[in-house]
Amino acid sequence: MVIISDIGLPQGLSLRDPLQTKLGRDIISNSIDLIEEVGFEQFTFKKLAKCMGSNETSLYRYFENKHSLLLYLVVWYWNWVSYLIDYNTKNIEDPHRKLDIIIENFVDATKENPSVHFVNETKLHHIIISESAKAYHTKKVDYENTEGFFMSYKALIQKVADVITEINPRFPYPNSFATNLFEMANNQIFFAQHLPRLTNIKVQGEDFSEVVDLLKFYKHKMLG
Amino acid sequence: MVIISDIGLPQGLSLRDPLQTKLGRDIISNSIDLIEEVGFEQFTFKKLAKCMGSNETSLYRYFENKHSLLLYLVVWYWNWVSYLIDYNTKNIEDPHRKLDIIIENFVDATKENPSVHFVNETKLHHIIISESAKAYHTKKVDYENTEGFFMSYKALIQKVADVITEINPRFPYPNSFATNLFEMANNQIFFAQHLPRLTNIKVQGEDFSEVVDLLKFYKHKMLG
DNA sequence: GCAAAAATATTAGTAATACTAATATTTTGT
DNA sequence: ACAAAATATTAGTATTACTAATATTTTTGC
Repeated sequence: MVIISDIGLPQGLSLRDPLQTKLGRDIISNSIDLIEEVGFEQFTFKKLAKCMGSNETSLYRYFENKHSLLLYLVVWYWNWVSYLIDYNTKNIEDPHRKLDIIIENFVDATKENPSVHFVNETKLHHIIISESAKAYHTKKVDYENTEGFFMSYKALIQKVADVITEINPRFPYPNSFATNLFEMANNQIFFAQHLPRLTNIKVQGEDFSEVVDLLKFYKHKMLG
Repeated sequence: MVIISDIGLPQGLSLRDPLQTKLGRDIISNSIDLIEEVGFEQFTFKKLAKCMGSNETSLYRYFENKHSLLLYLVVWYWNWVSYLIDYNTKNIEDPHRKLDIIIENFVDATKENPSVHFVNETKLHHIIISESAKAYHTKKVDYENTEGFFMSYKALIQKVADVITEINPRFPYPNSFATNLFEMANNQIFFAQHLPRLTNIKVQGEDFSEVVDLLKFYKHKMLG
């Protein structure tokens, strides 16, 4: 069971901690609903305020702009996947088994987390698939990196890279392969849903099992 | 040597063919400069008009909005990589050698093309690396797919998938692997430049040779 | 229970963005 | 040289992305 403070979002991403107040938690919760519904481009603080019965100005006291809010959600997701991996690989010694569990959590990090009731993880997963690339493909990325906003992603990737190195200490690209597995999980789902000629996998509803098979095939070929 | 009509951009992406007029070609040329300089979020038609000595309204007669223009550039790139692959694999029989050439063109599609003088391929490549995901991660993707705007990407991927199948007719994921190689090429360069802890490769200036090595390592592991 | 402080809401604004319409001027093709 | 096409100009609108000032409500410490 996660408690909110375990999530460990970096200072500075928000102007004040949204987890500490009702309004803050409402912003997180409703922004996930609204971004998923209208897409990040059409998402505005005015619309968000309206649909949660609040005021645009109030939201600006929590986040500088919608980009910061998106990055906050993406960082939340990275932390959450990290937590799931820690939880689900606890007491497991075999690094092969560990990487299998990691792959399953990369693809299917959608089991509801009962202690963070205001985050709909399934919708957040949809946002990650469709919008997360926008969180770092900006001119601000270098500055935001110096502010530590990508530490969660780096920590997640390093954790996976360490397991890869455990499996094969001579594998030359553990971090690249870890990043690639994570990004591929999201990309292949997006392509299967929208541009299916770009993949050989099929997804139906929330059944992403073919993506798990694909990633495990990669694991087998790359690491034996 | 390419002639412009070979590029074959889909109808409907632009309101009128920018290749047929000086203004149209100026839009392509200057938008590449400006998007690369300020990033897609900060890019506007007003700024573009100003920096090319034209008028905002005139630009709207060529493209509905900046998203269409970005997609046009991305489609251009897909076509151009396809062309390079055809050109460079002509008369080569060995599918292994073909895939090596494909990988080199995925990574390093930056050799200047003398017949399309108004397109700076190096800058276009930077845009692809930083902005191309935004061209399809939108709520419009399904509609734009029905309009045929992604045919170039599908054709490129199918071409590569066919080579993969030639190498190993039993390989179960030729399209996914082709897509993954292409996306990985761009992603790993971006990460090496901005979030280097996510990769094991290094890029210096326009030398992306370590990315070529990485992709060839994948090829070797996945296809033998 | 009350005052101070913190949080939230309201109102009112600005500059920039993302367009569209109407008309005038310039360029081009024959 | 003339008609047609392309481009430019001017002038607008609605929305976005904010900020400032002030008012109201809620929380908390004593």
